Amino acid sequence: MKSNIIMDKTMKFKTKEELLEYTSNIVGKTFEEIDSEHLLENENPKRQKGLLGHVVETGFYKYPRNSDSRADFEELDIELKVTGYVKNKNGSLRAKERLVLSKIDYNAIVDETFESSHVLGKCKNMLIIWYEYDKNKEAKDFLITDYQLYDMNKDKDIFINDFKIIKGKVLAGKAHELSEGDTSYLGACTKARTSKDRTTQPFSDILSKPRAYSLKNAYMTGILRENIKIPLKSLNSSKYEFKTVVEFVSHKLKPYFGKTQVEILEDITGKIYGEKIPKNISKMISDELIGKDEDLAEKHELFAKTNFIIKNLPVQENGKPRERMSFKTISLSDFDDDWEDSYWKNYFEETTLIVICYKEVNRSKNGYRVLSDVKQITFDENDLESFEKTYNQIKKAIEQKDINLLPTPSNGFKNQLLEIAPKGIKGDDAYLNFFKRDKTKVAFMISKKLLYKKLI
DNA sequence: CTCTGATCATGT
DNA sequence: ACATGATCAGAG
Repeated sequence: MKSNIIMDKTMKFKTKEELLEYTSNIVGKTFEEIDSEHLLENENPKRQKGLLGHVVETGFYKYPRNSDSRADFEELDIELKVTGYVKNKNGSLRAKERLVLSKIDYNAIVDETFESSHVLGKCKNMLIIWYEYDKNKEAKDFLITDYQLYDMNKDKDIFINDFKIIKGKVLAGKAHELSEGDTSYLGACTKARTSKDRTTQPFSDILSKPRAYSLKNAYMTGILRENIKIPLKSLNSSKYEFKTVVEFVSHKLKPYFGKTQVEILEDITGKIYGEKIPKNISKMISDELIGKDEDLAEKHELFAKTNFIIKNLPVQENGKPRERMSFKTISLSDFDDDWEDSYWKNYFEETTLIVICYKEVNRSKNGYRVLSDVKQITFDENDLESFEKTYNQIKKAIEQKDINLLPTPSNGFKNQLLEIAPKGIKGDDAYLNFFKRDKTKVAFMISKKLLYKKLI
């Protein structure tokens, strides 16, 4: 009987339609229901990576476990990917993780193009099976709810650009400086058995972390939402006019370089501002010229599928930042997870900061600084290691209920890059409020030192 | 001067 | 009433 079930791959699906027709039956099932090979029965607490994919392969498609480099549905040139999503508090959906593709071969990439890269070629067409991840459930009870045929050519222009950025760093002997935030959709994420693994690169003797191509978490969230219900607002002919957010932002700001904040705001609004300068004048300008953060997804498809934030920064004449840069407030529950699984790790790893710089003229104050630059900031491994220390220190302070352990600027550790700072209202004792009642009156900030290093 | 906790202006 | 992005302003 069993030999009838395990058929030759080439016999299984002749067309995409057949494959999709068969795949539609997986919706509504849990992994336990399809696990005919009983791969999940002795599940370790720390599940083997890719196990759920194997369950679908063997249990649902009845293929022998595939470890060779051929595509899963070879005759159709389609790769099977099983991946999870989570429901946000507000009910919206978000991809749980980035989707890891094949390993980047630093020595080979320098002779490849996006088109010729066979590792990427294998993944250009994917059948993505989505399940709802729930940290309170065992893996066998996760429910498969959707599937989609995905074609990387859909966003080919962006991928080509991302590929060039990654290749460019390797060509420059900077593979060790790769960061997931360098690119828009196609990330270079770390991939190794241990964080100590290192590999060679062709144009430098510096050993580099092994990395793999990935579809970034934010991008996966974008295509998930696209698939499940909300088609992204269809975009006009300008769809690929810009390939990175920096290009887009610079273009929008172009007419205003060299002007002061007040001049720009008056130009936009037609109002005249006297002595009274709004404290958030830079944000008012970027909201108006580029868009409010929450509206950006509709302005350009790039924004729907990337993690970026628009930031404004006063810069001194010598190029040093005048201020630290703040992020949103933190709450006690942000520190429930270990760093590796935490919101903040993913945030700093994948986010690109778009920094609009206003330069001081004769130490000019807010309102009279001049639009001078648009920069991009991403965080590398060293930064993240330091951020992890800050995170763990806060976690420890919370667990031990000892406010004196908080790594505040005045009580931090040496060379701390990620700081915390109060963000209260009049009369608040912010650190205490955060600690005692989780009143979210404390925010992350990155140090001026790190900012300066990144801006050069 | 820089640093760091405090506070503001806006939008929802 | 509060979260956010950002700047303010006193201490050192």
